[in-house]
Amino acid sequence: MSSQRLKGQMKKKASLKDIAQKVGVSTALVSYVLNNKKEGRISKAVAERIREVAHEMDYRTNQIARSLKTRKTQTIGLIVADISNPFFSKLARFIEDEADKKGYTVIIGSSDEYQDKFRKLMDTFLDRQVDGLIIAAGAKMEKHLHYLIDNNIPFVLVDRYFPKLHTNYVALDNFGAAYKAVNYLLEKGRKHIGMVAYDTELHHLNERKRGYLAALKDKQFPILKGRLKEVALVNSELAIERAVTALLAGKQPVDALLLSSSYIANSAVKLINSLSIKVPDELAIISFDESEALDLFYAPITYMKQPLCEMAQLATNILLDSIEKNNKVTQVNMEAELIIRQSA
Amino acid sequence: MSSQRLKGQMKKKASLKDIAQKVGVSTALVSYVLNNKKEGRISKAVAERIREVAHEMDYRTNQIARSLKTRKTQTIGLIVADISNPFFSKLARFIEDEADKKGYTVIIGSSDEYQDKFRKLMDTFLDRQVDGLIIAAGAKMEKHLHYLIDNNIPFVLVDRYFPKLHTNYVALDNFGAAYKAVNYLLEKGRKHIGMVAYDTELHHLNERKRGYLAALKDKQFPILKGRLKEVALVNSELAIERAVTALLAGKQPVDALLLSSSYIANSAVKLINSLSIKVPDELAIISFDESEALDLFYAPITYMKQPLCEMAQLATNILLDSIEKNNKVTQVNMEAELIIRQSA
DNA sequence: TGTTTTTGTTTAAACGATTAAACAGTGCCA
DNA sequence: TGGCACTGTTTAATCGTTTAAACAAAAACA
Repeated sequence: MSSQRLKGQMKKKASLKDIAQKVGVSTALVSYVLNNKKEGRISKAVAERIREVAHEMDYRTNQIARSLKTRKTQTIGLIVADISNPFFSKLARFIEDEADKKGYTVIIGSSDEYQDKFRKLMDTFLDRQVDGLIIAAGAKMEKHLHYLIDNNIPFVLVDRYFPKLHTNYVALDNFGAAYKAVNYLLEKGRKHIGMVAYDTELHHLNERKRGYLAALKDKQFPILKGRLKEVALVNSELAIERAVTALLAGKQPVDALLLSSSYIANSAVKLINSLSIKVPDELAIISFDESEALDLFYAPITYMKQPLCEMAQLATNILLDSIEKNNKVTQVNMEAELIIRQSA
Repeated sequence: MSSQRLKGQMKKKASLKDIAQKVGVSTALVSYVLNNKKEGRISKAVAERIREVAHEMDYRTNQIARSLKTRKTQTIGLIVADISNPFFSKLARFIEDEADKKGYTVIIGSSDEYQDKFRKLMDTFLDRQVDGLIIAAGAKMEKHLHYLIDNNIPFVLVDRYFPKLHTNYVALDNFGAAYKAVNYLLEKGRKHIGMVAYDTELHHLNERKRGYLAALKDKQFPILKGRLKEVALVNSELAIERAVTALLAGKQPVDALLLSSSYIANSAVKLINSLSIKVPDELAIISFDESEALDLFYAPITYMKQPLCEMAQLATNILLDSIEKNNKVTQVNMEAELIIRQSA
């Protein structure tokens, strides 16, 4: 069945010109009225008539045309590793809401942590003249960020950042979060704490390892090489299982586990589910980030919660500030909250 | 620390005009070359020089300007209920990938199932001249869809659709899926099958109830009123718990549960986790849609899997077809797959 | 040699807005 | 009566592309 409606019958969109013609004035006047500019100077009667006709014709301003002239698209680009990852989709949602409040629209892209996908997205967004970018960057992406800096394009990093780069960012105090988690475990009397973390260049993830090590050191616990396992950033399910297995085996198995992401936690918990280890009695678990999956484990997992909403809002507002004025560089490390449940 | 870089030092973007001036030709020629039009007619030397200068100046076409002229933005709008819902974020990701393959960018918005948010998003997207829309509509949104139809704006519904509306859509065969699930449970010897579903006008969700009822009827099982519980579409955690509790209580408790969404399944399973009921021995469970949470239950949940990737690709391609040509209305109900795990 | 074709390029008008500057007309004041 | 200040509106340029149509020069044809 093909569409009944033919091109000829289409209601075509009204433009300023159409309104101007119908009212018998210039397009300039129509523009002034519809944008509430030149407030006092336009005769009430004409303004009224223009608004009336605009409404009759169901006028809507063509943002593309406006953008071309004003050089502002009221659009921001968001680049994350993968929008189907709940961490990023939640972040995206908060950003969307905050941006909307301020009259901005968001376009989203997933880089899959690949440099070239990232660059392609960035270029696509810039070609569309986005007013600014919010970026969860990946390893080795500094050079692309330099491009943004060199071209004075406003952007804010979220979640991940580069300590050597003097840019806006909003991230977690990952060092502090890991430190806090380990401290809590030690206070609870755990003596053999293992960690499964990522083998990566990403600064924010390395901060978690650093926090783990520092907490142990400060409390004068021995730092055993084999207790800190590293797995690849992607497709690491098997490696995670091996890491957990190793930590639980041997002469002195761990009595507590710090897991560097909810992805790691998921894989780890799935494995532990199939073993006969009792959580938290024999093994305490603390994970980073929430995940509804971790609720369904028989001992819901204790975790370090990121203030996602605040981070998103802050990042958005820093970006919009930096779009509207050309101001300072703002760097924020937010505190994580320890959400205590049954696993530790 | 304020930005070192001053406006004056900014590398300003090169336009066709800049290239034209540098090479000493008209902008038209530059445009033709850079777009590979008028292939045979342009002298090799000049074309070469233009490309060279374009590259030197780091030229990138201004899509806004191009869009204004060509009346094509190469952008599609995606409206879902909530992008932070994994179902939609996965869908979004597949759509993003497919759209990207065809040279389109996606802008996403969340309606929260609210009519007015939906309309506002739709208007925002249309003001930005999107070439078409992919929509997971909500209840009572037909009138806004009529606006799209009346204005001949290409769109495709996903997941949800309105049987009375002659529009493109890609959805699940929800009737068939529920039917299949119930049939499976009956074949496995379950005799008392309960369902927790939604109290809603949404056709696709009602189809699930219809499938449940039809399967029972066809196998000549009695249809007991109290066995089909309905809960509100949002914030229904408590209602779900009450429904499950009721189904498991009384003289003849159910020995199987069909759960109309992974959200319902999550709440239900959380409750069941705290009871002493053995799954699947005493109770079989089948859910709609996957959710990593359901993996972590001690008896991973059997579920009806939607072919999300195929749905997303199909929806995208139907939309792009309908943008490029002005062709037929395509309606697709896809088959769900029963993924058997331990819960049933 | 004059005419037609082909080749390579330019001209100029659009797309739909925004906005500084110009311009009439009116009222006010000295 | 002339000058000035308002008031209300228009003119016209511009944003950066695309593209039909025009054009000039060279090549082909007859």
